[in-house]
Amino acid sequence: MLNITGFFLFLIMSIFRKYRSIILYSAALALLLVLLRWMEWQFVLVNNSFEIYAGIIAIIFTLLGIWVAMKVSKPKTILVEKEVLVKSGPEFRINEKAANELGLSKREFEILELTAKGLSNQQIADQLFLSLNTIKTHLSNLFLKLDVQRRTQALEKARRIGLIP
Amino acid sequence: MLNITGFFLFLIMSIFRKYRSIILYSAALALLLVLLRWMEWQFVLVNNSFEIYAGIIAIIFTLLGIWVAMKVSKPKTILVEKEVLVKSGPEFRINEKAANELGLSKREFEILELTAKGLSNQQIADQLFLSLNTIKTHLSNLFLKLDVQRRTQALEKARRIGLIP
DNA sequence: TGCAAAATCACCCGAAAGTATGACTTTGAT
DNA sequence: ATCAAAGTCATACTTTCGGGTGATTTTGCA
Repeated sequence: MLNITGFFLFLIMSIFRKYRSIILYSAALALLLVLLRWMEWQFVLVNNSFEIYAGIIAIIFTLLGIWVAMKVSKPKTILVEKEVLVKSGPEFRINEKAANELGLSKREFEILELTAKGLSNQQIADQLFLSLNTIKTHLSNLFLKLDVQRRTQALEKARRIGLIP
Repeated sequence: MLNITGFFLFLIMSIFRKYRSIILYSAALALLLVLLRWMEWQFVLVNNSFEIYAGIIAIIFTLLGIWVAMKVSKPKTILVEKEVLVKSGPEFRINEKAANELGLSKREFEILELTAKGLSNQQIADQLFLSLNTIKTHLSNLFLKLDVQRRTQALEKARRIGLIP
């Protein structure tokens, strides 16, 4: 018996942990609604100005929406430090040049790098806020430009010609 | 005279182009306000349900805020390149030691290397005179030992821990 | 201003990769 | 000689990739 209740407690806790932000947002929204109710009383009792009321709600919730979006889409402004290996020899910045010679676009190069980190297409899509199909398309074009058939082949070749460390 | 009017037209057009998103947003907002005015009429005339009205406004403007935030916060990742000198120091034969520590067998390591060259499972099977199933089995075991799910992930990890150059 | 390239997304289909399980043989060490 | 680990292979199933085609929107440049 205790086992079952414990299980449910655990379940609830894990659900809370998982969707904490959503739950917190809901709570904040509820709070705001209460606040609005109060404001409603104020305005209705004092003067029946609908428009001011609507405007205030609009502004507040616009800001709220912006805030939520900022919160949710955390990885927006990350500062990525990329270490570029500089051999003392005369081969600097091959990746840039090689990429230009091959005609790789920014996106293609970016996705190539994520591929090199072992991410699946779906994971790349999630990370870049893109569709899975888009990733596939970019990779297809990349494969054409690198003249390969598989992602592992692409990585090997990219490494060989200095596109990737 | 035509010159002056033309100039102003040009000016307006260029301003429009420059701040198109802002102008469009303003327009959308104005439209929404009109819509709200209409809804206000509806609700006021039909039944005086303040809360539904407020809720609708809240939802609409929350979504609007989210949308705006998404649009505005476009510049995501700032890429800072950091140059690091690399020396061809004395680091031989890490692979052997690392392989032993992980408990990789000879075959598994061999197949890992072929995978790193971008070969498909079938090509590896052909090259080693083995069955495709055998390659899959070895790779499965390798993935277990490396704690990964995909070959690209395996390659990344293997490279990271020095199994592979 | 208009055009080409880049970027985005969708749908379909087949191939490749990965998972799980079981079985048999070889090898190496005690 | 025995036993465990390594190696080999199979079957069945699911998931992921890759190729092809087409369409729309954004962007950068001439």
